[in-house]
Amino acid sequence: MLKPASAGFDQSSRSGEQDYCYERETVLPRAKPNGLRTAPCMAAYCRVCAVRGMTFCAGLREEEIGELSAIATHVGAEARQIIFQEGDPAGHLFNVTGGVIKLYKLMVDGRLQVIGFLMPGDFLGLASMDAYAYSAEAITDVTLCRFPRSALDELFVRFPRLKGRLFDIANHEIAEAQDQMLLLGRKTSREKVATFLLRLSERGRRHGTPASPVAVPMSRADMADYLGLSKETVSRTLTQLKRRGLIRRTSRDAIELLDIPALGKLA
Amino acid sequence: MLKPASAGFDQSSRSGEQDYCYERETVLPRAKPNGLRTAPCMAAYCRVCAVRGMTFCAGLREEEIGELSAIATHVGAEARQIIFQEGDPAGHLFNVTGGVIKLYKLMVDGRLQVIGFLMPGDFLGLASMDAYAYSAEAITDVTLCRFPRSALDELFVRFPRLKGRLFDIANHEIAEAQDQMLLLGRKTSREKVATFLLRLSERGRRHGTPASPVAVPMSRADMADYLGLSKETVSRTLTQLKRRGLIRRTSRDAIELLDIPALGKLA
DNA sequence: TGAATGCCATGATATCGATCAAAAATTCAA
DNA sequence: TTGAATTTTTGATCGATATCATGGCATTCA
Repeated sequence: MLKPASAGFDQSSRSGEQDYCYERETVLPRAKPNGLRTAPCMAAYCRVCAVRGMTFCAGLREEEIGELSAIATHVGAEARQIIFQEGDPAGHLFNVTGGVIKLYKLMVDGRLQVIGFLMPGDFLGLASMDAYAYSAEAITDVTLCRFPRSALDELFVRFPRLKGRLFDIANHEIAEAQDQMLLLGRKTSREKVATFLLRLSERGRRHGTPASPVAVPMSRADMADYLGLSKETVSRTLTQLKRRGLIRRTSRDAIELLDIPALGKLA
Repeated sequence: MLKPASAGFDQSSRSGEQDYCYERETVLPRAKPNGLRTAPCMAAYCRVCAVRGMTFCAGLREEEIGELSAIATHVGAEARQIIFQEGDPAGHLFNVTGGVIKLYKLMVDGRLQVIGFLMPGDFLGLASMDAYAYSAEAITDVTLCRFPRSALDELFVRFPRLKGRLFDIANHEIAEAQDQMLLLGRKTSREKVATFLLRLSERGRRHGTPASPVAVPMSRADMADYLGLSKETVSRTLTQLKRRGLIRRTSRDAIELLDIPALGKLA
């Protein structure tokens, strides 16, 4: 997809060749300009929130939920819209209530690494101090619960349990990141793809959806940028798994896992 | 070498048996059996602790330091000794006070990914819930400040600031992990090695050592397992940088960075 | 409805880094 | 000090995955 900008090193064999410094592919009319649709949040919303049970609001007392909802704003973003970019001042933290988001880091020459995919119930904004440490883009239409960082910090003083919840989430995120390092550093393309499908399945399972027809809302390119592969390799690996009878495509963005134990052995 | 007499460690739990590690290559008489030399910690120790200023004890009040030291134990480990293994019950958290540690994850077939290198001032044990999420092995002789998790949890209740410090550390660790994902997923071998050297330099700089002759206490194999490369590629890449006049080996485990801006451009 | 666009699958080829092998340098042990 | 063990470097070759290229299909939009 992209070539690293070769700094004209040793390889005197390739003389005369120019250094590459492409932006991704050509010029993609990609993500839309920022500017999120917002709406005030009423405490009542939180009580009926679909992801209430599986996010950092889970297990909070009525009083805490009330305070939280008082500082929250509902925001929405369309597919492909950028929610924030790496380096933007990190004024807000978010809770994903609907849709799928990808987090990524971009190199100057356009190479891109997807850091993670966020789904309903996931928390958005950790790891960022003054500025966001990565960019966030909506993959599908998305809804979020947005908290001003300063207001949240004040709440933490009065409700240390809130901060405790976030600490647990941070720890979990570190553990996931470490798993991803193992995947990126040492797994083969087949292992990477199998691991990825199983993770999606497992995440779905935790959220009450069946393990098998797993929703895959992201593109092959996004998967590739998450797994450290090219989109062609992702595509080929999927057809390989298909031919082996391990998976089957059931719809536009759903894959059935026909042999989870075998996939587990691969991963 | 550690000097048990002067450090006052008790040796009781060290057995003489060798411990083999069958996965990688052939049979390596690798890391030594667990069982750390321990000594009680006195509050006075903390006050003269060399890494006091750059770890999670930094900026704590006298009272907090006192409470912390009351639950802490000093422990020591020799080079190659395993401090804990992935899956062990995570009863303790640590602060590295001397030496270098590698954290890693192992696959069943022996492939290994180094998750990080810890140096004096670094915190050890995050990301682990009931069980440690990774293994920790001493690269050099090491000294640590050990806290029982349960006792620390109690302290958190009384001193929320302590937990706050740890939360900040966790956030920083997430950010570092994300940088590492970018490195593993999208960087070339040259970029990986250059990035690694600069990180070591940067870390040294933060701790008051000069930027240029940078200590590299880990083996080529460890570097390779950290960067997602083979040890041969690491070696070759280093000689390539050497030939370019960007680095120079000054001693057993020190490398001089002759052209930091050029390395930065590579990374 | 048809053209345009983007996404996905697949074939052909190139290449970077892995692997296999062995020499050189360094460390360790006696 | 000497020889063994280990680590590092270097060389030769191989292979997994990237890259380049094409066509089909699905979706979007005049």
